[in-house]
Amino acid sequence: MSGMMNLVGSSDQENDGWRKGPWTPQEDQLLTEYVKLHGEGRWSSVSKCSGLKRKGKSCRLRWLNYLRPGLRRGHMTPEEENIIVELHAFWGNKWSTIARYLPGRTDNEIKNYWRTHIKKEKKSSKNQEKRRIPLEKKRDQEVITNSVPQESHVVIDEPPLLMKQKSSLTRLLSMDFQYYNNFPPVLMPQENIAENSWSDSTCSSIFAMEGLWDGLWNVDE
DNA sequence: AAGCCATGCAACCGCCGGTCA
DNA sequence: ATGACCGGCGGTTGCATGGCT
Repeated sequence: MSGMMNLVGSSDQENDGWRKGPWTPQEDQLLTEYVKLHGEGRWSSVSKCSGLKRKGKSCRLRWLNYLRPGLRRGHMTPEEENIIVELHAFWGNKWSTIARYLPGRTDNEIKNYWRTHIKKEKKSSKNQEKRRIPLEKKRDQEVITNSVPQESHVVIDEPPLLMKQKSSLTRLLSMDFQYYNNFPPVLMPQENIAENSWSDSTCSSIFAMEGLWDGLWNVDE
């Protein structure tokens, strides 16, 4: 903690010749020009080529979280919040993975949002949740029963946690979440789940969401 | 008006995995 | 095979700001 104190503060703060703390508009401009010329990556050479006295990591973070084109700034929409809640229920704190489903949002932003907004809400509505859970469980059970045919390759001795995860994603794909108009085709939630633990129908459900995502981003902020 | 407190967010750190010489 | 380097990721910190007393 005390270590952090001497890092941030004055924007002129330096450490071994490296600048730390808030970025100035001039630094932003230098970084932007560097990326325009050299593209993303090779962050370690930014300081050499651009004259920035920032470490590569710092440059990368600044670019990805703030300067990169196409970033969506401002409040999360209720739709985005719901997506975050559902994906977090599935992946946990895999912020970068979750961010891939929210174009224009960064993992840092989502992480911050989760900690400040959603976690707080969950805490405050804990009592309400307790009463809601039995209903959710029942609905989840119904969705699983309906969407995963008996003859598919479902792992039989599935651990309870996995069942919970599958339930969450299945619900995400269900019509409860009509704003999932276009499920990004890039990523499949295979990281936590054995390849053959998903039924063919579930996988095709996911890919069936392709081509509809645009609708979400037209939602007014 | 001033002080305190809670909240939001930008930015840093350490760890880890991938790549390459 | 291995060590150095780099980038990605999640966790954490502290500043800025706004609301409350």
